[in-house]
This record gives sequence, structure tokens and C-alpha cells, in this order.
Amino acid sequence: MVASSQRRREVTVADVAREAGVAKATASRALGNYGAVSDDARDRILAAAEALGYRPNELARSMNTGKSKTVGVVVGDIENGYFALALRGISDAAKRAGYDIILVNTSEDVDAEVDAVRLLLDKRVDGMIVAPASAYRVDHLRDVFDSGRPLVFLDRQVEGLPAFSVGVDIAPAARAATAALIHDGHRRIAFVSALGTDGDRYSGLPLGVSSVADRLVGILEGLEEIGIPATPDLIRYGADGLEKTRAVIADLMALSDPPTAILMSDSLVALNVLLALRELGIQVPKDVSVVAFDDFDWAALTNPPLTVVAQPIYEVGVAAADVLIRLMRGQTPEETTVRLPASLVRRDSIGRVAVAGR
Amino acid sequence: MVASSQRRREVTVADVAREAGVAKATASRALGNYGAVSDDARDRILAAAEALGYRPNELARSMNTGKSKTVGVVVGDIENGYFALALRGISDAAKRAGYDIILVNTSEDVDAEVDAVRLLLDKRVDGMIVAPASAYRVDHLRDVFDSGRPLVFLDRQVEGLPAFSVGVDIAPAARAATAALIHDGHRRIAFVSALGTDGDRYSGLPLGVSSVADRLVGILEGLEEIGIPATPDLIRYGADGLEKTRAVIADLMALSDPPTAILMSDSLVALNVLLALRELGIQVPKDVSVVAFDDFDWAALTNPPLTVVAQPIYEVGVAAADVLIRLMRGQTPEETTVRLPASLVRRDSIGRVAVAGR
DNA sequence: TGCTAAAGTGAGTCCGGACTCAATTGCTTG
DNA sequence: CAAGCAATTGAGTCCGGACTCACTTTAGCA
Repeated sequence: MVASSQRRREVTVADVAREAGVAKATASRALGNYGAVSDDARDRILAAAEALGYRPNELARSMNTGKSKTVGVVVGDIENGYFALALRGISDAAKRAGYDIILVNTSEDVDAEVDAVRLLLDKRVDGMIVAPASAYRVDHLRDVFDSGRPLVFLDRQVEGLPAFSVGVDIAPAARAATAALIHDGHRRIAFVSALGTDGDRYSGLPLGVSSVADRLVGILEGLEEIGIPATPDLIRYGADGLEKTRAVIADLMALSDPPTAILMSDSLVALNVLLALRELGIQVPKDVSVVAFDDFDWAALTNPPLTVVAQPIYEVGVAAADVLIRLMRGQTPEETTVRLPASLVRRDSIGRVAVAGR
Repeated sequence: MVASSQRRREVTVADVAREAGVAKATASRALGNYGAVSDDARDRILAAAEALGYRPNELARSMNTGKSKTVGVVVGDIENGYFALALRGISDAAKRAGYDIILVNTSEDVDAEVDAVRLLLDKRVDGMIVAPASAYRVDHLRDVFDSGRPLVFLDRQVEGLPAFSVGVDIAPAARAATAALIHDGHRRIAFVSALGTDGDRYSGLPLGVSSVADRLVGILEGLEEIGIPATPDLIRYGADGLEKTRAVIADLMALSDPPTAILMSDSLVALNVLLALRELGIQVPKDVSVVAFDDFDWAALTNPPLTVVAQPIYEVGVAAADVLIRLMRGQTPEETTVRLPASLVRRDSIGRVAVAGR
């Protein structure tokens, strides 16, 4: 008959020590691999541990080292390929350094983010990587600093916080994409994002999410270069889900002077915009040109293959984790901000527009 | 001058107790919300906690409750949309029940899985959800049981382990997909998977990954129904990445009697197969019909839109977490195995084949 | 009014390792 | 041959809460 496992006693160092005939401290040294232990004692202790099936209790270990060897990762949406890939990078880099990851998905909800950060702090993570949902509600992020734990922002930045930030230098690439469109005769260039705002129009920088704001900055710079002023009617937010995107696109294309090109903020937006365009019978690139941010896996599979702004997302994840790891080790990275370069990948979703008056 | 934070003292119950003028036990009761505390004392204690900025140390709490309120999730590839979505389901359900998630990505490597499971056990997770990379190397999974912690298998099953399993009932849907192909005249039906095997051909069930084996079972059943024997030359593994998929497809289509239809094991395989077909100038569905497992977001966007076997992946994640949560609470779910239904979503990637001899 | 039960509280122990400090042992060196 | 020193080792404390147990009040009730 097997002993009932109602409250299974774990094998502890004390048990191992007893079995090996040494004191708890000695067994702890041998098992924890620190201090000085004679070969003889070590052998007996390890043999006893093996025989008893000893496994260290990392919780207890964490408690008096003060290190949990765990990092918290807070992102808006794991389903989004962007974060999934970044997470993969973080995960790989963290694992190499011996850290585990507690993952929290906030659904881009700031309240959830606040709770998540607090909970992670309570669980005593050694550091955090956060893609902040808002650049304004940041008290909880300040708490991270006050707790003395390093924090790295992923993809997005927050002003006024002494945090490190790793992301993509997206503005120049956005500008290049805009320039490519302009080169092919486009003048009415729209930008569509899933970001929510009070209204659904461009309401002035900076936005709550810096990585989206940066896209816009690049686009506007590109337009300004040839003297085209900002065109608020072509900048649309709230394209969140097919339903709303459909409305945004329908509205956009029904303008008296509709855009000839659309820049899509990320892969999810691109998917919905493409679907909406197809529903409306609008052809790419004949009727409208499109450029997507992010070179997601199916970008080359569409008809036509999409011209995109490719971002080194995996590398961003790795870099973020590396910066965090360095900070957790007490080292200070040279750079406060790491920006990896994005690049324009030309495929076939940009068509030529006859320039009026030429 | 701010005190140097070389080793920041955390505020503990003892500090709060002193501040409130009560004993540690009383403060602990008030803060931990258990036992009996007078309203007066509680007020003073909570006020003191607030003033001092007290935050409970969950590590310490976990240590003597034996519960960490954390579950381990071990998957092969977070980048894969399938797992990302399941993870989202797990995450949502776990959060609702107050559990955090430690996520480990194994890259489908069994050694990594073994390490991950051991580490999670050491960190004293309250339970685990694992998508086992192999049905054969399972000693580490047995360890989970021996530790007394509940374990739920996600998407895949392992024989001989008293574990709970949540996944999709994929065989019937695979059979339906096959029947649909047969109905349209297809007789040479290929199956392509990324799974690695010793050879690259069908080498007998069961495979190491049950969810893929189940697909095959359904397909073979569908074929048998009209008396078509298993066709090993049309069952291909190792389509892992574009490179290898290209080779698999080229080889398949160069057969003297090439398949008229291809079933693609998941979204990644589908992506690469579609890319490979396009490179070869083979058109869908004119030259070859295709059906993909998994109704990934861009499945409807391709040209033609893909006919797919849709799986309730998010729900699988939620169900897996719910079963685990019930187990962690000491309840025993009625069912050992939960299988959610998959369904065939007909779009336009199946073409008709003139049946010879009719 | 007297007695029991329940409520409230504090001292101290425990969880499972890490770590301090003093003691013991074996050698080396002047 | 004795002091000097490094390597080992063990007893005990600490981390930060949860929880046991005994004791003091307070309330309820005959």
C-alpha cells in the first residue's frame, strides 16, 4: 500500500545531511556548491541526495539570496506575431542566462498592466520587461524603480522615467516607405493603426504608444520633405478588429479625394485592411497601394506580395533581455536606449500613380 | 541625500506591526486576511502598512503555504500561432483564477523540455501544462506526478501516464477533409508535416506527437472508406522551414503519379507549402488542391482563400487551464481527456478532379 | 452573579535553504 | 617543537510570512 500523499514531505537538506552523517550547513554547502567541503564529505552528501531524490527548493533559496532568477514580461498581446517573436527572443536570451520568465498578457489594458506589475513585484522578480500600454499612466512603472529592480521597455518608450528601452528605429524606415510611395507618384498617403484614441483622427503627437507615434513621425517627415502638409483626414486610429477596420477603410475610400496609398501599422491591421479592401472590390496595387509595418511570415504570400517595413523583432527581444540581464548583474549598459534598424523590403504592393500636372 | 540602495530593506510585517503597535502575528493576520482581528487593530495595521508602503513577499508566503500560485507552461514554439493562441487562452483562464504563468519554450527539443520541467518543479509551481515534444521520453513528466503536482497535456497525449489531456478531436475533422477531397474526385492525397522522423516517410503509427498522428489516422480512415490503401509515398515529414519544404514539395510533385491534393499539418507548413508551390508555378486549386489544418488568421486572405480544418485553439487553452485549476484545488474532473471538436471550413482551395474511368 | 464560550492577541516555531561565526584538525614554517 | 594558518565543519541565526498554542478579554446565558 502506498503512503497517502495528502501532504507529501519534501526531501530537504536536513534529510540529506542526516543521511550523509554531516551537519546541515555542510550538506547545504555541498548541494549549493559554495564554501569549502572536503571531497569525502561531498561524495557522501551527493550520494545521499541522489538516493533520497533531493531537489532544491528554489523558493527557499530565493528567499535568502534575494534573487528569484525570474524576470517578468508584460506585453499587450501575445497573439500578435510581433510580441510572440519578441517574446521568443527574450525567452531564448533569458534561458541562456539562467532566468525563467513569468509572462503576463494585458490585452493592452492599463489597469491589467498595473495589477500585473504589482503582482510581479510581489513575487520578487529580479527584473522586468514591459511594453507599456500607455505613456501616461506610469506610476506602477515608477514603483518598479523604487523597488530597486531594473526595468526595460520593449518596443515603446516612456518619457521621464530613468528606464532602459529597446526597440526598433522605425521613423527612418517609415520615412523611407513614404519616400518610396512619393517616388511612385503618391501624394495622398493614409496611415491606419489599431490604437485607440478619444476621437479617431490624428489628435497631435505624442501618442500613448511611442512606437506608433514614431511611425507617424517618419511618415510626416517624408511628406514634409516635398512640402506636403500633414493630412489629419488620412490618419486613422481604432482599426481594431475586422469590424472597425472595415468602417475605417470604407470611410477613407469614400473621401472625395481618397488616399492612393495606405500604410498599415502592423500585421493585424494589415490583415484586416486587406480583407476590407477585398470586400470593397478595391484592388492592390491597381486601385490603392499598401505598405505594412512588420515583415510577418505571410507578407510575401499575398497577392501581390506586400512591400513592408521589416523589423528585427527577434533581435529586439534578445537585446531587451540582454540589457536587463546586464542590469540585474549590476552592470550598467553604455546606452540607455537601443534602437535596432528597420528596413524597407520592396515587393509588389506599390503601384505608380500618374502625377497630376506633369 | 537619498540613502544608498545597495541592499534595500523591504518593509515586512514586523515593521508594520511595530508601527501599528501590535504583535507580528496580529499584523500578519490582518494583512494576510485570515484569523480574527479586531476592527480597531485592523485599521491601525492597514494604515501603518499603507504609510510604510508594505507589500507582501509572495516568496515567503509561498514557502509556508506550499502554494506558489504559479503554473508552468511548457510549449514547443511560441512563435507558432497555434501555441500563441492556446497560451492566450491559458493565460486568460489562469489570471481569472489568480495564477501566474511561467512560460518555457523548448523549441520542440526534448532535452530542453526535461530541463524545463525539472526547473519548474524546483520553483515549486502548483501545476503544469505541457505540450510534450515526445511520447517516448516521459520520465521527467512522471517526476511531475511523483512530486504530487497536477499535470495537463496540451494538444498532445502520452500513453501510460495518469495525466489529464486537453486537445482537439482532430481525427474526425481530418477524415471529413479527406472525404471532401474524395468527393471532388481526389484519390492521390498527400499529407505534409514539419515533424521530424528518422526517415522522411510514413513509418508506422504511433508518431511521437499524437496530434499529428491523429491527423493521419483521420486521413487514412477517410481513404480506407472508399477502399484506397495507405499511400506511404504521399506522406511526408520534415517539412520544417522553407528550404526543406521546398524539397519535399518538389519531390512530391515530381512523382510519376503526383498528388492532386495536399493536406498541410499546420499554419507554418501551409505557409511554406504555398510558397513552394508558387515558386514551382503550380496553381491552387487548378493544379493541386490544398487543405490546411488550423484556421489561422490569414487563411482567408490567400488567393484562393484556403479550405481549412478549424480548431478551437483558444478554447483548448482555456479548458486546459480550467482542468488544471480544478486539479490544483484538489477537485477531480470527471473526464480524463477533453477533446474539443474541429470543423471543416470550406473556402476555395479544393478543385474538382475528373475521375478516371467514369 | 457566576460560568462557559468565543474573540482577540502575542510569543514563538516552522518552511528550507544560505550564511555567520567559532571551533577543530592537519600541516607548514621558523 | 611550538606558533601560524588554511581547510573543514557544525551550531545556530536569518529571510518574511503563516500558523500553533496559551493567555486575556469580552460577551452570552442560566
